[in-house]
Amino acid sequence: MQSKPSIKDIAKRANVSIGTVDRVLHNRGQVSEATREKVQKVIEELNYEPNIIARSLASKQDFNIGILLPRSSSKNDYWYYPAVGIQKAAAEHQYVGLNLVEAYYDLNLVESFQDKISLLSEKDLDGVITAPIYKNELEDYINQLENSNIKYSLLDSDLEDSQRSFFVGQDPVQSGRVAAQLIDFTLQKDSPDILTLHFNPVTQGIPTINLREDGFSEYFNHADTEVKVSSHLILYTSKEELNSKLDQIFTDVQNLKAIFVPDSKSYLVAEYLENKTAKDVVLAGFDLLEENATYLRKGVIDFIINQQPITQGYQALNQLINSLIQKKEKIPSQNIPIDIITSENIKYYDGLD
Amino acid sequence: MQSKPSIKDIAKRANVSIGTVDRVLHNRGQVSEATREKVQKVIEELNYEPNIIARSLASKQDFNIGILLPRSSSKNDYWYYPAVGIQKAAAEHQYVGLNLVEAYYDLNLVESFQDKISLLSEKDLDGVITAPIYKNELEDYINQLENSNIKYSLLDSDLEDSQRSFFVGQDPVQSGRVAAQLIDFTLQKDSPDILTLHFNPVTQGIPTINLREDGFSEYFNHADTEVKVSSHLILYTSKEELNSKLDQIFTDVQNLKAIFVPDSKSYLVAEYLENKTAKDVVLAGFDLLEENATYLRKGVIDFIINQQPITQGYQALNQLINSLIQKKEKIPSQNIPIDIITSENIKYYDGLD
DNA sequence: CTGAAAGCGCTTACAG
DNA sequence: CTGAAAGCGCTTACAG
Repeated sequence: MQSKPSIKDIAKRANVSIGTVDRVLHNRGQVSEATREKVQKVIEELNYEPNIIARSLASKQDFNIGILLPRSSSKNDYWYYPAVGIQKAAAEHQYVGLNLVEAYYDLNLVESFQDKISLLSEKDLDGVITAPIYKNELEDYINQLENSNIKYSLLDSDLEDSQRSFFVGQDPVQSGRVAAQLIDFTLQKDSPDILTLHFNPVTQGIPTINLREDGFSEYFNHADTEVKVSSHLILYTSKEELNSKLDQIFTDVQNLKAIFVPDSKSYLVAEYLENKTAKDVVLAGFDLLEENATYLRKGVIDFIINQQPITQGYQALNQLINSLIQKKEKIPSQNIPIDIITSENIKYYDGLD
Repeated sequence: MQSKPSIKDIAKRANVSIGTVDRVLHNRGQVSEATREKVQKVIEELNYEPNIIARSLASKQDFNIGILLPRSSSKNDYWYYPAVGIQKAAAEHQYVGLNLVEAYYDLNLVESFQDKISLLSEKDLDGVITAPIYKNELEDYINQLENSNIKYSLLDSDLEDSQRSFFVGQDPVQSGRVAAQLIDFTLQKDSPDILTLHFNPVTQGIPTINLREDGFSEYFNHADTEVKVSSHLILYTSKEELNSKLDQIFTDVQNLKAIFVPDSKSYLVAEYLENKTAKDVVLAGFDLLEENATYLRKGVIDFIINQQPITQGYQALNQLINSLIQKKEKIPSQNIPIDIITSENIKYYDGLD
């Protein structure tokens, strides 16, 4: 077995010192065009690839990475999970000298978000991980990052026109279609009613949830089945209010067969259904939060679509570090598969993601 | 930020040389009990953890790892995929000095399997990756490995009583249950007939497939629905024979609603169904082979359960290397999630695994 | 513009 | 039983 060529090998072959080889490798100038070409030729001849192990050992580089995400300490909250993935990735990179500047904000307070941005602005960061929730407020900060040449990765949802080095998330329209298809599998040809119920306050304006609903409707517009889909946003301040609003909606529909919850709160509907006698309605939702998992196991929720939030956090940090170490501009964005979870296969997903 | 303690720090603090520290770290003797204890104490005080980056750079260790798996060069064959994962893991570990001794055998010839075992026996291996297909023939080799203290990892299915350092695979009984549940979602209460069709010659005696069928039956034994499940093994030597056998079986059932294929050959049934007029039967199978994917997209196959074969190969090699580098005896086995794939979510699975 | 040296945190002979 | 030195493949000042 021919061992891989090292920087020494190519220095010898090109009749230069390893310092010079290093200069052309990282094209940091200070090299005459003639020797640059000579060295470059040898690099290609020998098909040299740097030993990243040695690289990271030698270059005691320190990375400061800001984490700008919603705070959560509850496993019944979506944003708990990306942070877990980030911690996991951080643990694996302890030897590159990683320093996380954690700026977790209150999802319900735009002021909290802005505070955290100010906080991060003062730090000398090499990169930032965030999610476009407060889009307008984020935009300014992103411009700032781009002007300072600070790399950033996005998770959950993308900003297409931005200069982010990496995006990881799920296709929301398609995930809505998947939910529709699963429900469609269970339907008979009797003009069923379907409800779409969501609970996330509009003020947050998370587009993901609307896009899921678009996908859901789109599917049934082209399906064989003749279904009636009606959509409701339910805002409430007490359990009583929630229940009475649900009561109202349920009495309005004739032939209710299925409920689609495009946000992560399907456990609210499950809780309501469990207390009713008629549970023979199909319920599909998103995210394997603790309570959703519980109702899925019980069979009250039939389908949960998971978006691997831990993996999203993990990949976001991992790829950001890669792009920092290897000085790559952009890394192709990663689509998270649309995992379908039922009471029978939850066992090998839960805890994993 | 306090930087992590190095071997030098603990040497200094314990008043010994770094050589001695290294000796107690890897307890390779040659150290008086007194100094061993002294060093050990400092290690614990400083909460020392070795820098694995530096470790792998310094210890130019070379690993020879045998790969004993069925040969395949077709994407329409299950065993094509684990090999892809193994190559992927190998590529990532190019700097630890990895040398794969690839012994891919003919799945249909036990002699070929035995030949490859002889071939591997002659090599000086550090580890082996294999799958228990020819169990009896494998047993002898495994004993041999255990006697020579050569580590091995298993994928696909496990040998519970063995000394394997790692296993990665899917729970076959549960995956059969998942297939049953998916079909159950589509059924109405009219005493439907369900067929289980499999195509893998019994002589290979792969237990996985039988266990999937067990799970499938088990589910319906306890389900509300009153279903009749009948199981058929179909062996054929020509397309004509296959078709006529299927014709026969199909005329025997009254109220056929669904077909379950517990092996990876559901495309055979799909091909048959596509040429029939009545396609309104639900078809569920395993593995995202190329032809299965095609029929899934067309809607002839409704559900495919994927077992992430690329990931299985990747993990098997990855973890074997970890156990070799870190000299761990055993690594907890890993259950592959039971991925449910439909025409709507295949897009983000295909190619990925 | 170029080279020689020191060092990253380990491991591995070698000497005593 | 213990220590000092060389080296893994790079990077990073420093000198010229």
